[in-house]
Amino acid sequence: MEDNNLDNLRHSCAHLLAAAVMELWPKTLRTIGPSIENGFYYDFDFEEVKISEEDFPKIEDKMHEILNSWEGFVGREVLKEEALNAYSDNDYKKELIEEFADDGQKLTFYKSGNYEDLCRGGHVENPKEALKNFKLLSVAGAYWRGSEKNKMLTRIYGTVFPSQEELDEYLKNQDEAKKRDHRKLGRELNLYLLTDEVGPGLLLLKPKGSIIRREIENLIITEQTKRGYQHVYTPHIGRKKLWETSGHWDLYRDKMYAPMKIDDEQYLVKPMNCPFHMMIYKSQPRSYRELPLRIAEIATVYRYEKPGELSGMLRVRHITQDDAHIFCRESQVVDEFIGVFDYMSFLLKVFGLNNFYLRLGLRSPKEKYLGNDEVWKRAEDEIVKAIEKKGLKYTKSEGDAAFYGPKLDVIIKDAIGREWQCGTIQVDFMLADRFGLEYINEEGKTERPVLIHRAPLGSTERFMGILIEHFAGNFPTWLNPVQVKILPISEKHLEYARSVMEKLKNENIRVEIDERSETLGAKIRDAQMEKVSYMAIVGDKEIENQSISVRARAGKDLGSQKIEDFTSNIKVEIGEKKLPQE
RNA sequence: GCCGGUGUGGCUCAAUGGUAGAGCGAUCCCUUCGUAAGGGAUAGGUUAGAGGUUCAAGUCCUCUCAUCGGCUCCA
Repeated sequence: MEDNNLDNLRHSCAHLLAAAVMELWPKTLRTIGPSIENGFYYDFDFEEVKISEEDFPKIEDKMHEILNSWEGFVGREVLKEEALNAYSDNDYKKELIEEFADDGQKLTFYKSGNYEDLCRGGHVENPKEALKNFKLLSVAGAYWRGSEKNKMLTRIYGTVFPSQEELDEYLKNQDEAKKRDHRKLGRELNLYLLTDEVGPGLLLLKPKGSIIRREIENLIITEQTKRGYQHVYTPHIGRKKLWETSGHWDLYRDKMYAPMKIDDEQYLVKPMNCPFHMMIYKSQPRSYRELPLRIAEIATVYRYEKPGELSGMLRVRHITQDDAHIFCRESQVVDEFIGVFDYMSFLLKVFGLNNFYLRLGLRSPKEKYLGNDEVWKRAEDEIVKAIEKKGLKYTKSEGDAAFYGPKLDVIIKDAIGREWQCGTIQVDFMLADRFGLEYINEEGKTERPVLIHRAPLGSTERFMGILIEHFAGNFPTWLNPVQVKILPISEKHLEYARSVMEKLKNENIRVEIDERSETLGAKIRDAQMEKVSYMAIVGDKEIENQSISVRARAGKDLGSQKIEDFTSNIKVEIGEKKLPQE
């Protein structure tokens, strides 16, 4: 969170931006201009005028010009009528004024230089000096009040810092961050491929990317098995009726691929796995003694994401979830939820991810949900009980519930600060009823189970994208597609190099050899750029000692080692899933 | 889907409306080297696609597609 001073600085700069825009394009309608995490924005309705980044120099010049006359911000309280009058031609401001007034809030105008605006306050004292170090960053569309039913406004993003040095530092960091963009690294490290020829949002994992995914999947299967999950396989298509029963068809139809007709029946490419797992639950009579029953599957689902929403691996049209459905009794929900949460925390820790927050998704009055208030309240009570028992910090978010129940999501940031929903735990009191799931209780009577839908990593595609950026391509050895690269000094050493490779391969170490007739320096440089974990250099000395000279990715010379010593060390490192130290 | 931007060899980028180039990479040859780039040669393009304007289009216009930054939506 930003401190108040920085917020005030940035919000003040939004005023300055609006002032410049109003002078340059007087017919523009102003809306709102808040400070945000790394800067500020202001949303305008430019009506017929098109604004692009080419206009920034002009706007920035005007801002500097205006700033000279800004000695301070002067606030005054105004009556509703006066406020409405001042914005008689601006429906956006009028809407805000009406709302604030109805809400019983005081209405205030703040003036700096010749520029005055409706504003609740929070500015710097000496704008003329304080606001000097700003920069406009980008222009984007944004719906009025965040609803796609409203008109799209033009949003101008910018940032401002107390000093030029801090601004430069920020811009430099942003540039650095772009170097770890998974789209760039994914291409450079040969991890995956997105090509127009296959189709937008359809990802091909190349051999190296596939190794990473397989390692992640192995981890998931192993850890879930320990935790009492049973793994299943289910098909990629199924009768449309299944998702009509679940309610997905009614609410999510526009996110599904068109049904296909097979033998006069409608089938869907699965947009989620729930119905299949429920069929497995339902396939035999269940006793309370079997619960909780945890059915898991690493399964790919397909969703039609709108074209403008796709982004590298982070937003694709096939999502491979580390999915599971836990069927349990209502009395077991809290413990099961906590079990899932602990497992999810374990995974995040294994990958060294700590830049995330938890979001509790609740109903909002605006949207459609299954069930009634009473059932929802029970579900929400259980999830909150579990969260409080764990003492978790979270943010509440109305409108982010699943249509069948409340959920807790893990939100992780990517290299350039964008937030992505990853892991999710959802409590569902609805679907068991829709599918007619039951079990026999202690008294021989039937009861409905409660479901927990959970995907601790979210999707392996998105998660891999996050990991690439998190590690900047420097994967821990256990995940690294190439763990050791053998670099023979000259062709004379090829035979020995190959024998070393065989020995390492026999120990299940992922190893490559650079047989090109290049200098050692060039081979080291290339191996370094490929971000292999270790380089094993072999020449006359090593042949004589039956050893290898080891160089770590970070550049450190680890000296000459016996092959057996090296393999046992690296196997310990892999076994412990050690995180990179660099 | 919406607002704005961008599409030129595998990658990064050049080319006042007038013969599409460079570096890296790739391939082949030479070199046989001790901790971040040895040398030479060769290949590689219907400038995203389709229309249009023009004597002439990579360059101007229209549409489509993809992609980037956002918005919305979401794992």
